[in-house]
Amino acid sequence: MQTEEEILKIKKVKNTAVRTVVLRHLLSHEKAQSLKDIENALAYTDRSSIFRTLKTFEENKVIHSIEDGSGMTKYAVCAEGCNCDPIDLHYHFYCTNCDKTFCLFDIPIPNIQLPKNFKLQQANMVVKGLCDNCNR
Amino acid sequence: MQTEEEILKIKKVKNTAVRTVVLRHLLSHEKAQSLKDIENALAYTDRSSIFRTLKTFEENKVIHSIEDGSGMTKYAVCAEGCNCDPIDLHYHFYCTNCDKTFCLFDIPIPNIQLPKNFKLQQANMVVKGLCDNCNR
DNA sequence: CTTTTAGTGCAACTCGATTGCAAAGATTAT
DNA sequence: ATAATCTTTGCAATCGAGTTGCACTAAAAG
Repeated sequence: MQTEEEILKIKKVKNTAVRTVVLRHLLSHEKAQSLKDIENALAYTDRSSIFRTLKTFEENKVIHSIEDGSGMTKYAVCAEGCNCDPIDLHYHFYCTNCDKTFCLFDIPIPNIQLPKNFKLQQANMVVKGLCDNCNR
Repeated sequence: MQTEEEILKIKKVKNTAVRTVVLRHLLSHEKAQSLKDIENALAYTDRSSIFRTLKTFEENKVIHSIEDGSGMTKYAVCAEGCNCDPIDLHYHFYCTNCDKTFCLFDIPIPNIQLPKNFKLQQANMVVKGLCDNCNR
């Protein structure tokens, strides 16, 4: 497991106090986090600072964002070596009961044969249902 | 091709003026439409009425919604016989240039082997890139 | 040490989505 | 047919996630 400092160094993002705590929060949570999740957890850090930090992280491929349909974009740390290319994509699972979003790293995304002359850049694959905890 | 009246009858949704025009608009557009798209097209119909109509349609499986990451939920008429079950799902393609969303009916969604005890209810699979018109 | 550049915090604002409420329209009971 | 009830509609207001302007502070460069 890489430390916050190591990750930021590798991704060439300058380290700051806010960036460290935001990244630490993301690293210490298995599930993808929303801006609000992070804001609530980091009571003394300003929302817009967290927001801009997330944008910076995303631009520099420290994290990736997921639109899970909950109305709030969620963020998760990229796997080591991830370049956020289509090849690095994975499914996400959104639990409609507890509102949590899981990265399903182990399920491969198939090769999608797009219509003629369409160009694939990215994908947002969200599977919805009940997670193991809520499916009782 | 079914008429608006036939579709509403089959799906057991009472027919009204607003519902007819909203459904007609959706039927006559190949690409998924946002609330704003519909609002702009139907100048004399109130936004909240369209909004509630879309909710009603969705509940009764007349249409399905797509979150394509554009920030606006889009809606498209379900194919005949669709029950919005996982089996009825299809990919959507969102063009990052022209902001249009296509239903890719012809590309099958593979069977996704979820982790143990997870229950699949629905999915939102959006592939992003450039459509044939913008990819020049 | 001074100048320049980047990051932060606060407040305000944008815009899609949603709701309360009253009027209009449709349905059911009398 | 009329009254009572339920549904739909239009308007205005509100909500909330996301975003931006601006001044202040901290860090980097000269």
